[in-house]
This record gives sequence, structure tokens and C-alpha cells, in this order.
Amino acid sequence: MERIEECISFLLGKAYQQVQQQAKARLAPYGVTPVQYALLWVLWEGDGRSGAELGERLQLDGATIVGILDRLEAAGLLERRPDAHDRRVNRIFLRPAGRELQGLLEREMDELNRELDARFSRQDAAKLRELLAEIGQVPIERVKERESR
Amino acid sequence: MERIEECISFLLGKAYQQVQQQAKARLAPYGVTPVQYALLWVLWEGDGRSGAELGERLQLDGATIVGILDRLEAAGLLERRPDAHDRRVNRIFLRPAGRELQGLLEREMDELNRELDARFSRQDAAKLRELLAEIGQVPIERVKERESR
DNA sequence: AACAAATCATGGGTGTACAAATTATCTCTC
DNA sequence: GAGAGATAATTTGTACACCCATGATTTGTT
Repeated sequence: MERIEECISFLLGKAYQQVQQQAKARLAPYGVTPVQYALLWVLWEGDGRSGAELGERLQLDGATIVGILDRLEAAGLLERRPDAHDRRVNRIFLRPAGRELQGLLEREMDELNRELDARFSRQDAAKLRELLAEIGQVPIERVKERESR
Repeated sequence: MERIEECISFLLGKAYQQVQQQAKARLAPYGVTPVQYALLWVLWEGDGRSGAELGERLQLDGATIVGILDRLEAAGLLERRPDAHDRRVNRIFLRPAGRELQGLLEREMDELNRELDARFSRQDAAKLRELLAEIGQVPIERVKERESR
């Protein structure tokens, strides 16, 4: 690997950076960041999950989730409600303002994704998805859950 | 885009996250982060550039560069020397400890890149590079430098 | 029942990233 | 040659992102 430009890791980083900046710019007018958008997305999928569940879904550290929830809660987009049966957990619920953003934000991000798609032939776009998914698949240690029986 | 898993932006983020974590784990034993490695790389290419030049090369904000240089300098890997002709700029030079890391760190990262490559056929690997490079190409406003004449 | 182990949310510390403001210096123009 | 505008480095403030540690609980095991 004599040239850094040939490393997949480097190219991946560059590409990610570009897309990230586009997403940031598109979401900024709504006061939402890309990560916050991802979290809202899973909430639109379904309300009432715990912070730990959200973290697992997004592959984010628990400590990271806390901060994101803090900001979204301060913005009035969601609220934490204590779980009735397990006093360790908070369940996260959307507030009206959080629901209302769905249409707007999805429109923005759909457009970004269409722009990305438009750069490639249909075949290449599919190929890119396939190859990225291959990398995104947890590559190391999947040895974790193996509960008895 | 009904499923977030189909968005290129999402897949890209996931893939990036994976590679980033691998890189972090491999570099951590040497007390170096992925970004710090990238900066060291360009210094191995050539010493004595200014912070602004390094930032341009790596597409990093000036403010970000300052912090990275601070830590690498504190670690004794490089030093800032004032430019003789322009007292606004510092030129960045490797120190012996910084040079000695080159072999070790490049071995680590080469291995990671080979592991990534190994997941794909030669053709697919080339295709992936091509597609990523397409995204990484500055997509918006390249209208900046256009100096007179 | 009682205790060890696992789990959830959170707080602290480190390291990016970027925007905006600051300071020091340079360059260009009149 | 003096001020206007550009540029380099830095500071400050916000937002991730992860690790480690802690406290409150819950669960599993005797």
C-alpha cells in the first residue's frame, strides 16, 4: 500500500466525510444532526424502547445515547418515561414535535440518497450497496450471545 | 426509501464505523488514533509543511489540526518550528520517535487493508475503490481557488 | 432469603469535527 | 507607507463517540 489513496479504508473515510457533510447541511435548518436523525428514525419505527435498545439498534455506545437523548429531549422532540416494571430503564417516547418532523426530514434525506444513487448506474448502485453491506457486517467477534440451549 | 438499510448513506456509515473501529483497535497499542496516523502518514511523505497545508491534504479543519498537533507534540512525535519568512506559520517536523513508528504502524494498517481486500474478489475490490472514489470526489462547490490568471 | 453476577442509565475523561471569534502577521493597493 | 483585506494559528463552544467507573436494580444461584 504505497499510496494512501489506494487504501479502501482511506477511500471509505473520504466518501463518508462527503456524505456526512451533505447530510449535516440538509438537516441543520431543522436543528437536527445526522446522528439525531438516525435516532429519530428508529423512534418513528416504534416508540417506547429503552436507551439500551436504541443503542443496540444504532450500534452506539450507551454513553453516547445518553447525550443524544439529552439534546433531543431538551429540544422537546421526545421524553423519557420510567419503565413500570424495571426501575433501571427509561423508555423513550416521541413528542408531537418529534413526530411532525418525520415528513420533512425524510424528504430531505430521501433526496440526498437519490442524489447519491443518481451518480451511478442502476447496476453500480446495487453493487455498491452489496459491497458496503459486506464491510458493514460485524467482522470481528460475533461470539457473544450463545445462551445456554 | 422505506428501509434505512437500503440507503447508501446508511450503509456507508455502518461500513465506515466498522473499519474505523478496527483501525482504532490496531493503533491503540501504540497510543495513536486513526486521525493521528493519517497525519503522521503525510509527515512521513514529507516533513516541514505548515498546519494549513496538512489540513488541506487531509481535508481537515484548521481547528481540528491544532488539537491533533497538540497531542502529537505532547507525545514527542513531532515539533512545531516557526517559519523563518512568515511569522504566522509554524512548520511541522517529525521527531525521531515519530519516524520510528512508521514501520510498525504501516504494518498494522497494511494488514487491515489486506484483510478488507481479502473479502472481495480482485474485481470487486477494484470496483469498490472506483465507486468510493466517485463519492469522495468533492461533489459541491469546487468554486474557490481561481486565482487571477 | 441472601448473595453474586449481569444490566441500565449516567458521569467523567479523551479525542475528533466544525463554526465563529480572536490575534498576529502578511500583502495589496492607493 | 498606511490602512484594507486576506491568511495562519489558536481559542471557545457544541456535538459526537468511546472507554471506564458508579450506583441502582434486577436476575440467577444456592
